[in-house]
Amino acid sequence: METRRTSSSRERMIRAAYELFEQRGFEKTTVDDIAARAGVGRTTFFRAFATKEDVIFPDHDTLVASVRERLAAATPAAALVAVTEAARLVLLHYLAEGDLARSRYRLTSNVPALRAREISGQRQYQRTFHAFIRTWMTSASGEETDAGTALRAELMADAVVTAHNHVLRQWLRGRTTTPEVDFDAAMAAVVELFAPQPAAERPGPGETQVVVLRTQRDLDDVLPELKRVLEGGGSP
Amino acid sequence: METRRTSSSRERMIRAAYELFEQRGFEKTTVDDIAARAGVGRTTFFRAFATKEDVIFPDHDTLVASVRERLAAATPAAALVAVTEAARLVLLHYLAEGDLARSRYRLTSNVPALRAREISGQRQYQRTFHAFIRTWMTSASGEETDAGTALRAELMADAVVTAHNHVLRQWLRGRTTTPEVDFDAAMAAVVELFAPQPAAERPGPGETQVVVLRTQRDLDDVLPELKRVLEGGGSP
DNA sequence: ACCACGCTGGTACTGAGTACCATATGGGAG
DNA sequence: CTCCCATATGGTACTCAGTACCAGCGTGGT
Repeated sequence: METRRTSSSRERMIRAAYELFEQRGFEKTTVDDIAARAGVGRTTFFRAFATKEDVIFPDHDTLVASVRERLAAATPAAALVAVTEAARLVLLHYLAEGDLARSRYRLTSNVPALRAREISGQRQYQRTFHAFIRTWMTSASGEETDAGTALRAELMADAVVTAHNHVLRQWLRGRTTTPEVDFDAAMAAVVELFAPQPAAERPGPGETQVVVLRTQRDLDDVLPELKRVLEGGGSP
Repeated sequence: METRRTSSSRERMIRAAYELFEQRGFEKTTVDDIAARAGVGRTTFFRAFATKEDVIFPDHDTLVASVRERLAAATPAAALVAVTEAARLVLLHYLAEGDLARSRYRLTSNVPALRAREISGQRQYQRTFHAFIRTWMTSASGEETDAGTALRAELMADAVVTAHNHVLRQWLRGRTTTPEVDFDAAMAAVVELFAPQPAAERPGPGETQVVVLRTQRDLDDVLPELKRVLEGGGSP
């Protein structure tokens, strides 16, 4: 099969690149070296990978696309779980890679050019999440594009990507053996940060807001203070 | 003066680069072109700027250093204002640049290589803020390195940088004429997000939490509901 | 047998970035 | 005034990433 041959030579180039980068280092390895070790021509390499750096992130475009698809398939009501599941998609991919992911982490940690490339790639995830969260937030909280909402969407997209990276890095460093559990916790923290109703938000005229209290003090002790606060707020 | 001559030729190279990039585009402009227009040799260009991209971000290292210094000079009690002021330092720098900043924005928006470079640069700000916020948070909330705290520090550093970029971008696009006011609002939103006591945190035994309420309803109407909620919470 | 098409490898070119050397300028020591 | 040293500069030659182009080769269809 042609596709199998193509895929095979592509796989060989990836393996050759990782091996050579680990042995000689990224800068000391030329594309000719990689192509020669993979048994292909230099032209073939650049047909499969646009740049020398790209061979380190072979599944990047596929992963970003799968995230986009997962988000696109979500209903507005299930937006939060869609975000979590889309991020989990990425995490599971890296977990499945195993040693390859660890090798990549070693390279990106030591080679500035590769680190820069990785950061650019992460930005693509951020943009994807941002686009989804923005439309979700603006459609959920009125038609007008609130300035605060726009910023919140951006912040939340950042938080999702950073939380994912945080857990992944912990696993790559061998700091945890339960990355999925950590991931759930991290995403829960993110969702809590950006929960639909933050406490300090002031309600508009005509709206009512009920804030849940839990206190150790006797209710009768709290009431006068509450009353004072509420009257100070300007509402009868 | 030598330093003036050096500074002058550096300025000439920067101006020449911006002009040529705007005219012919980034890829169609060679380093030789820039050097020739600036009246210097190619060697001199690479002595002043490590890469062709770097000429677009001439003050980057200086800015990052000034942020680091501002943060280093902060007392733990004034950590939040230090973060805000450090970020404002960057904003004010770009505001002072004026048209140059707009020209850079145009370039980074259209040239992928320059955009990637900019993103890497922003990551340096994020790392700087992160290092500061991490030590601040861990020293403020106990000695042990809490996993949740580590993530929170990272998220907050992201938020600071993103909030700054958000406001700056609004100004670069001509969407606002009061960037400093917007900046204060954005930073306030960030600080509120990561304020020491987020609303949804459950108080430990013996602690008391008072939540500010503003409501349009009559207080007597609200009280029964509050009482019900409080008793449902398990506290007498 | 012939042709059309897709994949491949080779060659030649541009241009970024590096290494090295030669020169000028400028200031200080004698 | 002259010698000397340091620093900035310009030029040359080289490596290598990335691009463009062309030629071969197998496969499949007619």
